[in-house]
Amino acid sequence: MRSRVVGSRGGVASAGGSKQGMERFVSTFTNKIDAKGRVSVPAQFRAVLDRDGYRAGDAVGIYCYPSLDAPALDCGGERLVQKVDALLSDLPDYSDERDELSVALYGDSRTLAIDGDGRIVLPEEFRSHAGLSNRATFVGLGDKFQIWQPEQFDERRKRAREKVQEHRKLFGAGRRPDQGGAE
Amino acid sequence: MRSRVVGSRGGVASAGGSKQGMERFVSTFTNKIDAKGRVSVPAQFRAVLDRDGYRAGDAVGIYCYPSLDAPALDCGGERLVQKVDALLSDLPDYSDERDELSVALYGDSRTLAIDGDGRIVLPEEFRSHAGLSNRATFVGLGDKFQIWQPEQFDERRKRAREKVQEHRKLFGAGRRPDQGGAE
DNA sequence: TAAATACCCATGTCATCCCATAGTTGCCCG
DNA sequence: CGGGCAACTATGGGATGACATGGGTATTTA
Repeated sequence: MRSRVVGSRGGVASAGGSKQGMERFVSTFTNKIDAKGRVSVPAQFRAVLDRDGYRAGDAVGIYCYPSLDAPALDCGGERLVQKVDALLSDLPDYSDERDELSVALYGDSRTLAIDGDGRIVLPEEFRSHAGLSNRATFVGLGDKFQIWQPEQFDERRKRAREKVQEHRKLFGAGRRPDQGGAE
Repeated sequence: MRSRVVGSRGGVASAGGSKQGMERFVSTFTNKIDAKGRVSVPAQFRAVLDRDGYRAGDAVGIYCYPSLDAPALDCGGERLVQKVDALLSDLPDYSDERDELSVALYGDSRTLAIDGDGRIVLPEEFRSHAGLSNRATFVGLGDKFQIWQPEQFDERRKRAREKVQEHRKLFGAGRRPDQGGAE
């Protein structure tokens, strides 16, 4: 029974880690944004951050920046930070590309603190970039997760699904055509 | 947490493992979905998951997502997860393909926990994708299994049989002519 | 001081856990 | 050879607890 971490209400099972899916951000959840701009981070994601978390002192935080090519926010922990670093370090110093990416990935990024109840506050700039009003959809993408305006994500999901269909035909060529699945 | 081990109701044959077919998901079963959306995972499948299971700590879970090309759910354990990961890790970060596949394979998927009685709960989104109402058919497919609405699966099975027949004729007939498929 | 932010507590809903029952299968022993 | 016991599976229902959410109070910042 996953005793809540001492003192903090929203803390997730630092103890045993009994829950499933602690490795990656998986599945999607839609939560409410309240009048103060707060929104609960899904408990499953908090559990992942508990391991992967971007720590500042003793509190767990979320590394977050506006997605480069979508009206959404990219969020994650230590693993995401390292990927960003790796991406940038591959580009030559003093190149325009690098400068621009640096601005986008570092300059516009923020570290959001998770409060005792497992919630974060979304800054105004972030909300406008993602077009968020009063609900937020958290989408697990493995090493990171994204925050979307629900309706916009529905469309995105639809498109993604269609694209995947096409790709499957490429990958899958050797498979039995009537047996579904990504195996 | 959930130590229900020996003597537990849902626990699977901790005994000898004398059962056959512990490696792969085979055969089909149809179980009831109760008012809470719960359904028993067939004991034989649990036995497979007992080895292959998607584990987090001491609990066994099922990795599950809507089939890409059928009104059904793809489910499996560690083996399935690794196939998905392998598929994704071949794609470069921040590429369109990867983003789309991530959405479909991570965003739409969930890890379903198996409770002490050997049951899972099917989320609403999953039930609607597969058209499930109050019964679910579990279909073993080797490394993974699928969950279908019984009637829809019957039709699919029929079609599959017909196709197999055709293929047999093409390959020709090394087979005994009087024997139907023994499966 | 006013406003914004962080902290704390309260509550309702829903998921999870736990127990009970019934029908089956297989095994042991009479 | 047959009866009956024991283990297991599937299923139903109740109770407990986690989580999302709302609101209040302290603390900081401009």
